[in-house]
Formats: sequence, C-alpha cells, structure tokens
Amino acid sequence: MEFDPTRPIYLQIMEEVKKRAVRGDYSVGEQLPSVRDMASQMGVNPNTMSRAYQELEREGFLHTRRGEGSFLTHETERVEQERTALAQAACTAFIAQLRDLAFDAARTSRLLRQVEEEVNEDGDR
Amino acid sequence: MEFDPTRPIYLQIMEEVKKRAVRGDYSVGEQLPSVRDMASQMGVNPNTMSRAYQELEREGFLHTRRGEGSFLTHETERVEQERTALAQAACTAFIAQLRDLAFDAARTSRLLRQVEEEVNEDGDR
Amino acid sequence: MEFDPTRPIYLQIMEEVKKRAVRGDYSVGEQLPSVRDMASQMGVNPNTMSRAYQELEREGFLHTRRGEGSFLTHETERVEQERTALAQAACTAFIAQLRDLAFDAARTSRLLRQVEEEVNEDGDR
Amino acid sequence: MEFDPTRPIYLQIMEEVKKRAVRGDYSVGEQLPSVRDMASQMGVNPNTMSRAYQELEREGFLHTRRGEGSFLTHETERVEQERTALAQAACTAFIAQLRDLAFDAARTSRLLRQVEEEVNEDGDR
DNA sequence: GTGGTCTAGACCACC
DNA sequence: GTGGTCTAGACCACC
Repeated sequence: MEFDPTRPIYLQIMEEVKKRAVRGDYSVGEQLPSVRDMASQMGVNPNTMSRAYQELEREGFLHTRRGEGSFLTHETERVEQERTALAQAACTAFIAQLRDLAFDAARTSRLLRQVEEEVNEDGDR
Repeated sequence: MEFDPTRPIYLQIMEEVKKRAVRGDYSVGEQLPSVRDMASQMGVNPNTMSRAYQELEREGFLHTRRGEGSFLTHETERVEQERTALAQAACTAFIAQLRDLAFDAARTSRLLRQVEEEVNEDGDR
Repeated sequence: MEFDPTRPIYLQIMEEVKKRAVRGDYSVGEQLPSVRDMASQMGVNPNTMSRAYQELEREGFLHTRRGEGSFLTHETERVEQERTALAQAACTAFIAQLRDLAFDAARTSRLLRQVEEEVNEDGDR
Repeated sequence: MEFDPTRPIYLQIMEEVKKRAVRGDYSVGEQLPSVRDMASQMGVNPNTMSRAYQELEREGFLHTRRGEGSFLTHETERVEQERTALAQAACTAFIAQLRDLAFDAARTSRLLRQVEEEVNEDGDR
C-alpha cells in the first residue's frame, strides 16, 4: 500500500481497516488477520500495525482476545457509524473541491442532480 | 509540489495549471510564468515543464509566442470548460467513494441535499 | 540519414516514415522497427525517434501498443491521404521553382503537358 | 549559403549564379560582383569562387575582362537557355518524386490540371 | 530574456 | 524484449 508521507501511518492504516469493514471485506464479529499478517500485507512494521490495532480497539471498532486474535466489533451500528463518518469526510472534501474551483451554486445544483440520477440508476441495478 | 509517483508528472502539472487558472490565480490572456520559472517553482526539470506547456497549448489552454513567453488562452469559455471538467471529475470520484462505502441510495440522496445546502449558504455569503 | 539542420529532426523523421509507407516499404497494419532500432538506423537519439513516433501516433498514422511495439495504421485511406499530401507538397515546391525562374504561363503549360506524357508512358510500363 | 556537402561546391555556385541571372537579379551585360565579394557573400573560399567563374566563362555564361571585372553574357538567348535548362531539371526532379510516391497517372493528371489553373490565375494577376 | 530541440543516460511499466 | 518518462545539460532561434 501507498501511504501519504505527511500523515502518521498508523492513522492511515486505521482508515484502511475501517474502509475494508465498511466495504464488507470483513464482517461483524469476524476474526481479522493477525498483526503480523496485516503488517506484511500492507508492507509496514508490525509495531506500527500493533499501534493501529490498539487505537481501533480503544475506539471500540475491534477487540482483541489474548492468544486468540483480533475480531471486528459485533455491533453493526458501530460499522454503520463509520460508514457515515467516511461518507461525510468524502462529502466535505468534495464540497471543498467545488469551492476551490469557484463552481457556483446553480451549476453545482445541476451537477448534483445529475449525480443523484446516476446513483438512483445504480440503485436500480 | 508533491507528485503522485504512479502518474506522469507532466499530466499532473497540466492539471495543476488548469486548477490555478480556474481558481483565478491566472487571468485569461495573462502571461504565465516562464517554463524555467514554473519548473523551479514546482521542482521539476524544465524539459518536463516544457512538455506540459506544449500539451496545454495543443489543448488550446494556452498559446506560446516564441521568444516572448506563454499566455493563458483569451477565451473565457475555454477556462469555463475546464472548470466544468474538473468539477465533473471530482464528482465522479466522489460517487465512486460513496459506492465503495456501499452507501445506499436513500442515504446518498440525503447527503447530496446536505451538500447542496452548504453550497447555497456559501453562495449567499 | 542526412538531416537539414535548419528544421527539427523529428519532423524530418515523420516525413521519412510517411514516404516509406507511401512507397510501400511498410504495409498497412505492419509492425514498424522499434524506436531503438529505427533510431540507430537513422542515427538519431532514441528520444528523438520516440517523439517522432508519438507525433505520428497523434496524427493517426501509426498506433503503439505498450510493450509490443508500433504498427502502421490499418487504414489504407490514411496512407493514401499522405500520398496525396506529399504529392501536393512536391507540386507546390515545383510551381514555386518555376515562378522563381520567371517561367511564363505558356512555357509552363508546355512543360506540364510534357510531364503528363512522361507519367502516362510510365503508367503503360 | 548552405551547400550540399555531397556535391562540388563550385557546381552549386554555378547553379546559384545562373538562377540569379534567370531570376533577373543580374541583367544581361551587367557587371557581376567581384570574385572576392561574391566569395564572401556566399561564404566560400575565393579560389572556389574563381573556379566557378572560370567554368561559367567556359560555358559562355559570363566573360571576364582582365582588370575590369566579370560581366553577365550580353546574349538574352543564353540566359533563356539556362531558364529552360533549370525548369527542365526541376521538372525531372518533380516527376521522379511523383514516381517515388507511386502516384498514379490519373491522379497526376488531375494534380497537373490543378497546377495549370493556378499558374494561369497567377499569369492573370 | 523567451521557448524548442537534441543528446545521453537512467529507470520504470508492460510483455 | 517493447515504449514512456524524467533528468541534466547543451545549443539554438527569436526578441
């Protein structure tokens, strides 16, 4: 994986794990790859991965059972909450981009209506 | 400037110049920094900058007068066209993110309405 | 190959490749020598040859498949179009020469009829 | 002046002087620039220029009067003869080019008729 | 000063 | 093997 060198890697790993859970790569309650496996998978130091797992545990996103491994939270709502947070972040970034382009409100409205149509068509599939 | 190492630098420079023009950093018809200046400003080789300028000229985004320098197109429409293209690209990326998060149509609609409101508030400022 | 030092080499290479295709040295759809081979064949730097090939691709005269090589266009019409263009260029240069010699219209007419006869004899061969 | 390095320079000078006379840069009977002046004008060695003048004299195209200088022939016909010869040479080269392009007789006829029209329009000016 | 071209040589991606 | 990109540095034309 590629990491943005200007931000702490463990934070970027946390986001990645959350995205994977939200995407459904891991199901609620499911065992996650071990710290070592995940570290080699993402090409980072196991210590860094361990830190990421610890922080995720503090946030209640996973729990670790000594000697057994780490497991994604059982609470569906917790994952849903992350989905919303990630969507909101994407949304904030998107608005910032439009603002930076000085894209006016009228054109934005038109663009968003287009987006909505596209999404609805997708939903129908 | 930081460049994504997986994509040609000259393409990223082209996008950056377009963004700057769209943001209004450069006005239509205005002389742009020379190839050498822009190259040192962005920390790339003058040849790479030259390539970027040449491609932008081919796209009609700027024109070069030998021995004089490069100038942003006089056509406001050309810049507007780029504004639209950049906004659409941002939009497409945004939708892809929501899709990747398995964000359903109903929630997306709500989110988009929220975006629209925020942008309108901006417009009112 | 000898190049006219007053004109960009890559442009002269483009013309040479077109002439070769028009002469039938390369057939439509056929693989062309690699950038490196053609460069050493013509005694130029591979970068210069690469530029020539890229411009020819932009003109639709050849297409490149990454990792495989470059191929003359499949469209016979494209090559025919070049034949016409080259003939017209030769023609324009010829007229300019006659004009430069202050060759009057009557004598030019006679000369042109002579050209036509010679070409027709050629056709009969 | 630029010379083709594959052919004797004095021959190329001779052709140049003939072209100038045919173009009317020099009139019949008129004094030509001295060997020295012409040599520096064309950027060649005076010996080379001298050789060219001698050959032109042998061909009866100019005559030299010791201590006075060189003069273009008085005979208008001699210049006309050169005009024809140069036109014929241009013509031969033109036909060779069309042949090299495998430009067929029908297309050549069409092209030549176009040329003739252009020349006639020119003549009307 | 300006941009345009060319070479030499490296490194990469795709095959 | 193939082409694509980038750098470094030279030289040139036009102003």
